[in-house]
Amino acid sequence: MLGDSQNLKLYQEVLLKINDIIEEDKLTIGDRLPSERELAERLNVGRSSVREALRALELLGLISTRRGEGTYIEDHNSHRLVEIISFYVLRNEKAKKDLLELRKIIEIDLVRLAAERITKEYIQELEEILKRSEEKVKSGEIPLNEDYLFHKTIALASDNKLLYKIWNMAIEYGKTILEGSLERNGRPEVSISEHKKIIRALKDKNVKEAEQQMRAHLAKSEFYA
Amino acid sequence: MLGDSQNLKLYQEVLLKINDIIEEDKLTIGDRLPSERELAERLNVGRSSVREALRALELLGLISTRRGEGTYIEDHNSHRLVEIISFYVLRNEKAKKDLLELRKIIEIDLVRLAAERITKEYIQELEEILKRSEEKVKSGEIPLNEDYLFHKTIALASDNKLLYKIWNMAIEYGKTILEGSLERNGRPEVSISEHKKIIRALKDKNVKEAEQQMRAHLAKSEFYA
DNA sequence: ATAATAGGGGTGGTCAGACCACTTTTAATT
DNA sequence: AATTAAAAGTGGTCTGACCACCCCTATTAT
Repeated sequence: MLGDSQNLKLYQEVLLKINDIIEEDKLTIGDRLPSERELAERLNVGRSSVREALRALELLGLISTRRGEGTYIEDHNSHRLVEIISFYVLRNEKAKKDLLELRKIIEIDLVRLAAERITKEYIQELEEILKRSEEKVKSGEIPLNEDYLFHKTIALASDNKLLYKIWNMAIEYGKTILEGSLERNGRPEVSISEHKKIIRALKDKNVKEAEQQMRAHLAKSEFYA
Repeated sequence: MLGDSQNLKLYQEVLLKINDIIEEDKLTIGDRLPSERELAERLNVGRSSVREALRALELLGLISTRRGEGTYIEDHNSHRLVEIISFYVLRNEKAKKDLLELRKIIEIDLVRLAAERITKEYIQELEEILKRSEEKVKSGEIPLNEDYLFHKTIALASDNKLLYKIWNMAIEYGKTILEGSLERNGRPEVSISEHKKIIRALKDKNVKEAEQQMRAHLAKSEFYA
């Protein structure tokens, strides 16, 4: 496995051993890991070393630990901890700029893949989201959540979990630099019309058109400026 | 900052506090953080809590700690720890497939940006790498390192550090599933010719052409199958 | 017999202290 | 002044204590 393991700190070795345990015990998402005390005994290390390893995994969203219950394997979930990390990553203006750009690029990548792969179910979902958006606009509200869900559904429809997670990370990081400005500068009716065009292209499995419409949509978005 | 901080574990609060210290003390990449003992005292927590926070940052490559010396701020560097994480992330065949696909997509994104932004210096560098590749092929060697450097230089020329880091992560993760097969299936001379075309397009700042040539290059690569 | 409550055991969360390996700084010796 | 040794400081790991919370079992009340 690892080529050169001589210089690994103990918590790093524990990480590898925990991975082995997951494989050996055939644990999957949602399953509970052995307790800290059991892991310490099993791996012949101190409990602190186990905890250090687990903290590292926890920050990555790969596990979650609950007092009184135990430690559970997660599907690399996004969670509030991403926000903490973002302070470390986004320390200067260039990094923030890179993030906004990345987000835009990933949205295009996602919509291209979605156009190839989208299922009836996701199409239906997009249409429901669209409908709810329209209703919100009619009653004078801004469909922020629907806007987010629209993009999220496309990301999921791409059927590339890694890319989805990167998009999700970009969204979460973005929250720390765009405080309060989830608010769109474009007019909601315009966004809805653009969403319609994107859905049309996805239905038609038209990669080029989907890309084009998404580009147009994003270009009008001061969000991504 | 954080909206709702009531439910944060101590190590999470420590992470935030360390971030504050970095900002207040105006620490930058390469600077040394206060010692664990000082942090523990300064933040009024146990040293274990400090260590748990630091382990989490370390796994992300945001810091490095050295026995006898201290803890240093890193530029979110790639390092051996990425390999450990990859075992957790790449647990099934779909994840591996997603990774390979992601890598391909990112390479395209990078070359597009590079075509817009590349500097004379990077062009020169690419040309030198190309030359070294040619020399290696002439002497019967396979220019694996030059191949890697070629792609890395393009990634850097994109001038989007986040995207570069994602690419780098994809490379590192990829090492664990393509053991030994950094070896290319394509013939080296063909790759070199393709590299030439890509460099041509980059020099011309021709985004479409750069993309097209990179797609062609990647399509011929069983590496990304 | 069923429902509610209490207690016990187990889990994670945090702290303090001890001691070790290594590095850097200071002091002593040449 | 240069070299060596000792002291101080740093991270690395372990142990043990105790707390907050959760789940399960046993007991009590209805």
